[in-house]
Order: sequence, then C-alpha cells, then structure tokens
Amino acid sequence: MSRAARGTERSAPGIYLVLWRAFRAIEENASRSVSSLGLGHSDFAVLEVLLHKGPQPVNVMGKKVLLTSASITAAVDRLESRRLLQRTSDPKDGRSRIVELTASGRRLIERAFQKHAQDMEETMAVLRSSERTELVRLLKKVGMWAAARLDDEP
Amino acid sequence: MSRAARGTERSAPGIYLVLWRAFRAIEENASRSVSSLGLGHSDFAVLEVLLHKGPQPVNVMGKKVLLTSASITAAVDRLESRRLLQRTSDPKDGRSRIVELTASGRRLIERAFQKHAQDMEETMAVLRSSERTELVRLLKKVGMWAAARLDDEP
DNA sequence: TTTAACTATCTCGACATCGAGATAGATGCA
DNA sequence: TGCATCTATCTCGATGTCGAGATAGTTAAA
Repeated sequence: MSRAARGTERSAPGIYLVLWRAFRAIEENASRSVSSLGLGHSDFAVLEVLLHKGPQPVNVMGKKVLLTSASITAAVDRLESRRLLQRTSDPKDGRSRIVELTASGRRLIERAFQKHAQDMEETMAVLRSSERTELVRLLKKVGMWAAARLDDEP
Repeated sequence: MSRAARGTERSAPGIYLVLWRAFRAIEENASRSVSSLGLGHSDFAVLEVLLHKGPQPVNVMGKKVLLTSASITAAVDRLESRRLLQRTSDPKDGRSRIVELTASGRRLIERAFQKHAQDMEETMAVLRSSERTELVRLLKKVGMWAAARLDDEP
C-alpha cells in the first residue's frame, strides 16, 4: 500500500468514510432482518423503545430515536393505524400523550427484536470479544465528543 | 456498572446501538460543516467523488455514493441546475452520460471539502493516532464482513 | 444479419423525514 | 388572579430517496 493511501485512511475524512461505509452495510443487514415483518428503521426503533423502556410520552420517544416532533408523530400515526400501539392521555399533563404497545404490537416487536438480535450477532461474529469491547469504547469516545460539539452550537 | 449493563454494551444489538448513535452524531457534525454552502449529504458526496476521482458515468457514481439510479439521477439534476456539474455524452457508449465538474462546481466542492476536513479533524481530535488506526481496522473488518453478507442474498 | 438478453439512464408514484408554524395546556411571577 | 412564557403535540408544505417500470443503446450468439 502506498504512503498516500495509508495516510488517507487515517485522515479524519478518511475515517468518516470508513465509518459511513461500515454503518451503511451493517444498517442494511439490520434492515433486512425486520423488513419482512413490515418494519422500517424508525418503526422498529419506536417499538423497541416501548418494549424495553415501557410506555412513554411521544416526544420523549422522539428524542430517544432521534426523530423530530413531526416525524415521531407520523411514526406513531403509522403504527397506531396498524394497531401496534395506542395513545392514551396523561392524567398529569393534558398536553402529553402516552404511547404504549398493544398486545399484537408486543408480539410483533418481540419477534422482530429476536430476529434483529440474531442477525446482528451473525454480523458481528467476525469480531472477537476483545475487539467488540474496544470498538464500543472507541465509538463511545468519539460519539460522545461529537454529540457534545453539537450541543455547543444548537 | 452492573453485570447486565456491561453485557448490554457488548451484545450485538448493543454494539449496533452504539454504532448508530456515534454515526448520527458525527454525521450531524459533517452535515453542519457543508450545509451552509447549500450542500446535503448526497450532493456533497457526488461532488466529492468528481473532485477526487474525476469525471464518471452517472451509475458508476451512484454505486460509489450508495444511491439508486433514481436518486443519483435526481442528485445530478439538482447539481446540474445549479451549474455545479454537467453531463456530456460518452463517445464509446451512447447510453452512458459522463458527469464532470464545472469551474464553479470545482470551486465550491474544494471549499466545502476543506471545511469538511477541518470539521472532521476537530470531531476526531478526541482519538489518539493509535486509536484512529484501531477504529479504522475494526470498522473495516466488520464493515466488509457485513457487506459480504449482503452480497450472499441480494 | 437478426434478435434476444443485457445495460445505462430516466420517469413516475409513493413515502419518510424535516423545518416552521399553529394550537392547547401548563407554569410562574407580578 | 391575570398574563407572559414555556412545553407537548400536531399540521402543512417541501425535499430526498426508493422500487418498479419505461426507453434507448449495446452485445453476442445463432
């Protein structure tokens, strides 16, 4: 490998490119494992939050899955029309709408998450345990730094 | 940290979650550095490929920036209407349209790439040189494996 | 040469997301 | 209490992307 090519990989734009390609490939693996159940990225994420974190107000979920208020409203509309979740009113706050899984929504996301977990396990199988730990450490380090930079200038 | 929490981080879905969050935060940093120049992710990527790889047929670029034929056509339309690039016919193949930067397109992407490089440098500054190397190695390892899995069942 | 299969690009309709702004309820202070 | 401000959600219009299919040009084998 040439000196220039080696340098490219470690330059900041080069690292971003590698990260982008890896993420897209892994994301596509994740996507395939649940799209057969009729769930896209956001819908899966919304249901998964409800499954593992319990009923939530609309905007709290929106922040967790990184969707704007318009998008989370649309996502909840989609899923509510499929009877996978339902909105209930919050007795503490008349503005707030609490979202919770229906029985069939719970069945679906349990199945979907299991497929997702299995598929991610196969996708990550190429990494040794110590490599997984190190990858997570590095991603958290740079990810939290990047997130902090965003807060500086909102 | 509890045993369960440690386990979550290293489980395959947990790694995916960390990857997703890090990518989104870094991507948003990248986005801000060029959005002031009126470029979105895809438009930036298209111009950047033309800058660093030279004139290309439409679909060759589409594959490099991971856009479908419909999307790359739309992106090239957008950029052509802003006179940042132009389509020319390929004398070797009547179906093919070669895309190349205009002078103003070149000026814009040179400026944008410089901002991008600077911003990524600041975003990655939290990682030591050895950590960058290791991060790239791990991302390439899992990314290439993930991409190969996609080819198995297209 | 003829024609079937392939390839590069574009068109069309559908959809998820976004930013900005509207609405209704909550909060806090004079 | 009255009013300004904040907050949670939703609506609207615009945009970028996609899948499927249409069109035109190329390739290769009978």
